[in-house]
Amino acid sequence: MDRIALYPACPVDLSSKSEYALLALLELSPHYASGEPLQIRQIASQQNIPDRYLEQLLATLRRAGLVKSQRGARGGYLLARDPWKITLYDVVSCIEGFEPQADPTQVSNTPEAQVIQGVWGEVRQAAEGVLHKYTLQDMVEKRNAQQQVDIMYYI
Amino acid sequence: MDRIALYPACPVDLSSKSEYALLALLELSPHYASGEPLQIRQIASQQNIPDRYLEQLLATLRRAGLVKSQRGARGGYLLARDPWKITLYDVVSCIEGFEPQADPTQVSNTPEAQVIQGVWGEVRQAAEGVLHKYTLQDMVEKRNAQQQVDIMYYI
DNA sequence: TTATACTCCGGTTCTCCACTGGGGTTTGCA
DNA sequence: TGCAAACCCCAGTGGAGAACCGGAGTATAA
Repeated sequence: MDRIALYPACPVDLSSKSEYALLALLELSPHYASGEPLQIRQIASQQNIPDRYLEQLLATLRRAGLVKSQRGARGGYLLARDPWKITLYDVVSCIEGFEPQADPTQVSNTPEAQVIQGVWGEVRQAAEGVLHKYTLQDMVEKRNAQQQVDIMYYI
Repeated sequence: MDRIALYPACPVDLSSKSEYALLALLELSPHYASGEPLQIRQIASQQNIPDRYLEQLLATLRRAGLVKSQRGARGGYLLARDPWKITLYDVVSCIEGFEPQADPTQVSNTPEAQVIQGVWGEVRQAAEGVLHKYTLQDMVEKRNAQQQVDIMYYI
């Protein structure tokens, strides 16, 4: 079964990789306090993510130091630090593989190019600003609030 | 020769299509007043863009109503309206093929998905806000200012 | 009429995304 | 000690899109 897009083709093209990673971390957040690891299978079935694919994403998140893994029987994944100390930027940048910055010497330097660089940089900063603003904890709280709204509509 | 990126892999991934299109329109802007068309070849060689590729982009811009074309000998392209009446959003959205919006019924509606949609939308709006802010005329003026700076450094 | 330009169509190479699969290694527990 | 449950690593695949190239056709100024 193919996935349903959260959001259609976007100027800011946050791929489903980022969505999946975020969903997984949202799933892990409530378990941070207890220290109990969660298994890939559980996360995958809960959020409807292909498990073998999620495995790769979690490996990336682990290498970036956002989650820890517990090998062997009864192992799994858990958040490496408090959910309010992980921003969406942390998640997206490591999954999407943001480069640090442009090396100005490697870049075209006609006046036109420099002007476009400036604006492109502004767009980038605007987008990153939003991602810097939210932590995993914020997202969890938003989700809980949303859940209340959904229940109200259901009644 | 392969192109040199204006900006490295960007969260907001504005492809070289957008860059090329913008460069071309920047080239056309000063000729708007005179009404003299500019040929693909001239634009391409001036801005170092593969001409056959630029041709496709200009065709897209024409279909979007941003430029007009004059066929036959001494033909070429010219801006369809004043450079201060064309925003960067106009350019990027038609080149990048932005969709109008998400169809909410087509979209996952778990609480998690809705929350992520919300944030993704914020990121999108932040990025688009910057693109809405600038017109071609602004870019031309920025370029001229930049040119002055370059000359100062050169001396 | 002819050279010059755009127009339309197709193909090509490359990279990335979104997966899938096949091994291997570590670890808790009976 | 053995074994199954979990992570770990590597490799490949299919499709889509980016970034081109090329050719045949069409309009138009001179």
